[in-house]
Amino acid sequence: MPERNVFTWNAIINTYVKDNNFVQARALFDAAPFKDWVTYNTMLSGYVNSEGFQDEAVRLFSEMQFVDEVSEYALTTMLGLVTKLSLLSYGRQLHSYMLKTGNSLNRYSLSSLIAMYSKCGCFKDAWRVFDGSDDGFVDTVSKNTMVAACFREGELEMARNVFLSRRQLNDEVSWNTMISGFAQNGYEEEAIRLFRIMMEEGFVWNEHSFSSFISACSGVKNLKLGKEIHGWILKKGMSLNPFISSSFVNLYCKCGLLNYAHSICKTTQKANPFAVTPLIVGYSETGNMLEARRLFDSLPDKNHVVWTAMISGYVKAHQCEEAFQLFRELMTQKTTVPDELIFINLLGACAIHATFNYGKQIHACILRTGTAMDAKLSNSLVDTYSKGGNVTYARRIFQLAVDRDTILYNSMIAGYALHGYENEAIQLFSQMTEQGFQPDEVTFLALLSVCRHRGLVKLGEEYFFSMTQDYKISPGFDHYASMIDLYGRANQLDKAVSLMETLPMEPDAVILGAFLNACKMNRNAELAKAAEDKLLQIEGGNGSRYAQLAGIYASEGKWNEMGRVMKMMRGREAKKTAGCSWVYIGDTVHTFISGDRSHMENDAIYITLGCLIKELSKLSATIFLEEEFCIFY
DNA sequence: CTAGGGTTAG
Repeated sequence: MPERNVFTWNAIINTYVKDNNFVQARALFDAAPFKDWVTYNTMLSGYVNSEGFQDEAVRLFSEMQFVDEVSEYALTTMLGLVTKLSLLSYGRQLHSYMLKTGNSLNRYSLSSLIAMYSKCGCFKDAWRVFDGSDDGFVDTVSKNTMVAACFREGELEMARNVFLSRRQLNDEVSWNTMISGFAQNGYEEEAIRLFRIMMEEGFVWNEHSFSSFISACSGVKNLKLGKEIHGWILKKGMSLNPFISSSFVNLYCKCGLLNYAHSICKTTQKANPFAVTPLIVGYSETGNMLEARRLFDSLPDKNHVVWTAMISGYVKAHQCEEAFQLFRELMTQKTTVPDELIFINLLGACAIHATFNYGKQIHACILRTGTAMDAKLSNSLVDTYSKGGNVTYARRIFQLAVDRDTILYNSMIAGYALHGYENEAIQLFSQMTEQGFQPDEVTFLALLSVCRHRGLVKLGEEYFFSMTQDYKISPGFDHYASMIDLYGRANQLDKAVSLMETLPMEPDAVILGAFLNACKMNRNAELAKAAEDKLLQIEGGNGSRYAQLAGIYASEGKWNEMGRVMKMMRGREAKKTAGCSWVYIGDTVHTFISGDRSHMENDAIYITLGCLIKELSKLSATIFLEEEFCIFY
């Protein structure tokens, strides 16, 4: 190129920027004999829009201010950067700079500011920018940005009002924003309705419309509608679009058609984490952890969502050790930083294992990574520490929690209940209602648990009454089972019987189980026999129920009845799930089931156990008998 | 030649 000018220099720099060749772009930028603000803005936007050059962007922006007047282009570019990095205070500084230099009043600034405030979590400021601007500056883009901001905030009616005002500005993006907004906020039917109207009003569906629509179908598991649109998309030849195909994978996974989902996933040229992640979740839910792991391992680039899906899959399948192991692998990788959801899943694993040490380690990890503590995370910590046996830590977390919700109160009340801190639980419930938190069915379950273990029949009845009368919560199976258990433990079998007679529904296995237990505690084998048929009808396949029945007859000395039930158990090949105990020593878990002889230190353990049983038998003959009965099983 | 909005997964 014999003749060069500022335009040609800018063009060649831009070409290298677009090719992500920042070494060459920067060399040309430094060497350029002519520079105008386009040169700077080209370089700046290149830095902003690529990973890893954001420090350079800030440095260049600072330099630019001394070279020439900063243009509106540079300001909107920088707003995009602070939005991506969620740097609200920088965003505010840019906003005031724009106001001072008269750069805040153009279409680009308007939409960038709305997006920045919305994505940085300041919906009110986003609205102020939009609402306070002159009508002349509001264009389609800033209107659409505002609609999206409303959905992000969960303000659905506000979104609709903005959408309906100045309707002539609406375009395809406006419609797609509405469809995805409703779909994401749990109004799938509305999203599906709008999808249809969009076409009727003459707008053309594109990949955005399809993705959101398929996502809405997945949300309500509407397989029929999903298949209809699938056929349509196959005909249109759009099925290989990565957004669309991964949405279909998700749809079929949610509807339980894993084979179908898997075959679609295979049609994609390169592994798409957006298609693989739902499959990992799907296989995990069916307990096929090997296939889930195989898919996970097949992904070359794993982001934090994939890691979370795999870890949560292990936790759901109760393979907690694998979850911890995978987390250790994650931490050795420097690329992915664990987020709140990963921690919540891991804490769930700790709660399942009832392990205090792991819980403490995860907690420390949360603090080290500077993860923000919200109600959900506090809740997981309270639950983990309670179940791990340390209610003091649980309480500390609860007291330090700034934003609380009903669920957090529920966990703390349940934690107190678990550890026999009945007064604290009761007191916390009063505090909860005084602070204006609405108790739910779980709250009352925890409260009834308190009453059951303390034998507080009167208070339990009060809660049960208050739940229906004051809070309009209709009791579920678990609430009735709790009440029956409460009466049973308090030796008021007559009340349990009359509650059984007035149940508004057919009792389930849990209620019948509680009733049988009440019969056992009150040594009433006749009533138990009456409930036996019903229970075995519902849960004939559950071996532990036969064992429970046998136990009742045995405790009454009715050995014939016991033998009869045991025979039924064998005849139906019903297996009793073995209950187990475990203890962490160092990094190793030692698990025991009843009559277990497999442990390496078997002899020492049984000698100690024998000594303990001897000591116990001195204390009480009853305990000894029941202990022997357990070993017999 | 440079700047703004909407899509998929835990």
